[in-house]
Amino acid sequence: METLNAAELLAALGHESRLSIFRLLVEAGPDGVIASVIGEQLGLPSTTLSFHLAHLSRVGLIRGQKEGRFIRYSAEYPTMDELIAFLTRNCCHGKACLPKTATCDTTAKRRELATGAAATEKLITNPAE
Amino acid sequence: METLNAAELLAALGHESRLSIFRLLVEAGPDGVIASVIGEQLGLPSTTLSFHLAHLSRVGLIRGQKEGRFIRYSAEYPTMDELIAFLTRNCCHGKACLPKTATCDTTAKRRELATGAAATEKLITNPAE
DNA sequence: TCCATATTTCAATTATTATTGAAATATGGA
DNA sequence: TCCATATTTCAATAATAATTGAAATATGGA
Repeated sequence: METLNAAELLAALGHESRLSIFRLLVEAGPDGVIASVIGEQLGLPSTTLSFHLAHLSRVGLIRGQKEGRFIRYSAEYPTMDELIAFLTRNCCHGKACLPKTATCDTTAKRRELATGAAATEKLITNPAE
Repeated sequence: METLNAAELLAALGHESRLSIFRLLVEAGPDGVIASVIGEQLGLPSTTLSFHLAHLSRVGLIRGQKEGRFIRYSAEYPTMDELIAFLTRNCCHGKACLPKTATCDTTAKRRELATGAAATEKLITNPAE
């Protein structure tokens, strides 16, 4: 991920309503939440909600899936993972760093949720400098 | 960290110049970088640079330490850690989650850098939910 | 003291983003 | 078909943030 794209994602999350929406969806998990339910939970008028959902969708942090009259939104976890990886990448000259995929990638965890497999994690010390 | 504060941090990072400054400091490590050097590296006029440095300082993502005529800025890693922890907290209902301190806290790594101790990491499966 | 440089503050302008009511669209159910 | 509801689009306004030149401040060195 390059700086411009990351800034776009961070700006999208840098608004209280949108961050609340995103966090709600992150906690909700892959099944997502119907738009109107998000609005009820957060107390946002439909117009404002739609505006922010569109913004988050446009930058790729969430996605909406139509279900009849409803739209079910869910967090785009890979985007979040990449963003966090970007923020911490090559931290402190990359000395002795936990690799970004070990420190911040939540993909493995979600795979485990799906398969029921036990969680495992390796620590890889970066020998480079 | 609460949503409002996190949104403030994310908004601060959600600007290309500020994100570039922050990333430069994250990569530079705890020693930090003199303000004018940041400006040269990123090609920012001093006024604009000062504006963005003040913004990042105000929200607590960086700090400046005076050194004679110069100011040496460095990343506030604990703030970054808390922000990342906030983003991923209780992800997917907290089921089988890697704890946030294991997934995203870079404090341990920096402690290792300082002490020279070998990096170790434990995986703690969340039994709740 | 005087000068050069680092950084900030000020002020004015410009640009961008958020909010919201009203209207439009889409869909399922009666 | 007609209605109720979910969601979006439109349009106007309001609010906030970014940019930058010029001036001010601070500091070390000559």
